[in-house]
Amino acid sequence: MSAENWLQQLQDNGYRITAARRAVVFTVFGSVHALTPAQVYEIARKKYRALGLVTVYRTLEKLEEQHLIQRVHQPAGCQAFISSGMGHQHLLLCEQCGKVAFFEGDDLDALTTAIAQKTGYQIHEHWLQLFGLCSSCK
Amino acid sequence: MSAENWLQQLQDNGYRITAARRAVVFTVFGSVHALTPAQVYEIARKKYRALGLVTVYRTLEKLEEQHLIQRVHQPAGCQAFISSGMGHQHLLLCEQCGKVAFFEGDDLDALTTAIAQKTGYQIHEHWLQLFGLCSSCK
DNA sequence: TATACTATTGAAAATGATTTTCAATAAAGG
DNA sequence: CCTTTATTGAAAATCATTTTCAATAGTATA
Repeated sequence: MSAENWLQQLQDNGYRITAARRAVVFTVFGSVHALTPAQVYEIARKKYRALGLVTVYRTLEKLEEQHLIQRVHQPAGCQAFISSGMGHQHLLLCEQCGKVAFFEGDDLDALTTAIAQKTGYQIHEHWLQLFGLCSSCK
Repeated sequence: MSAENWLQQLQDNGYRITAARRAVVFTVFGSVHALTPAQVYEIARKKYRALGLVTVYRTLEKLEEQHLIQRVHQPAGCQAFISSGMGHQHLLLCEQCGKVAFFEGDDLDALTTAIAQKTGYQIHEHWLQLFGLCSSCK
């Protein structure tokens, strides 16, 4: 998966490729940090000066719809986004520098079926996020 | 733990017990659903007509600070709160009716230490939320 | 119980993030 | 190259949340 692939996927789904979208896509794709719309705007504008904040919102919306990015939930707020990575993965956030790492947590299947049994709920989806310090910050 | 205990805990921490806080506390304490500030306002005002929305925000802030309630993160938004229940527990939300169930997930300790080893992160906290349908909705 | 101190209150105004509106522009297919 | 129509940025509108402020009401103390 590359940034160009993201643009291609947008186009395949009937959206057009524009300079503004290119700037946003390249900004979010390349980031190891979860970025807020305002941060994306600030960074992406270095690539494409005429960019408007509104377009950032609109592009993030489409990328989320395509599951190319995902929202990151944090104690400080839930407006930040990060590239989705491959397949189903969970997030690990550094509380100091904000760096995001992915990990696979298929081990959860056992847990979710146990919980389903115990509670009578039919479980569709799960969110797992870990918080801590990355190797450079600790 | 009862609603009166919550009020007592607020008082023990230097806050005063007022009719407005009483209405908010009884509303949130008794709910099986995660409630937004606006929803708390609407319900609590049936108990105390003069209540202001601002006071709801301020009271929720204090209850969260005392770890009596916790914020619930959902795809639709992250402004809803629910009683914390006892000890460290995880959330299970019904996508249909919004009912929240708690469950214990101490089994995660094994997972977090494994992830810590693999990634080099020092893990402090984790959030786990499951989504699905409760027994009555499925 | 009365008093004094000060936290708390609700209303209104202010803020900040996000969304909508709209006319001008530019992408993509023919 | 044209035509169609999605996309754009700016400005205005909206919505949730926070701040300000003078009036009120808890609580400790006498």
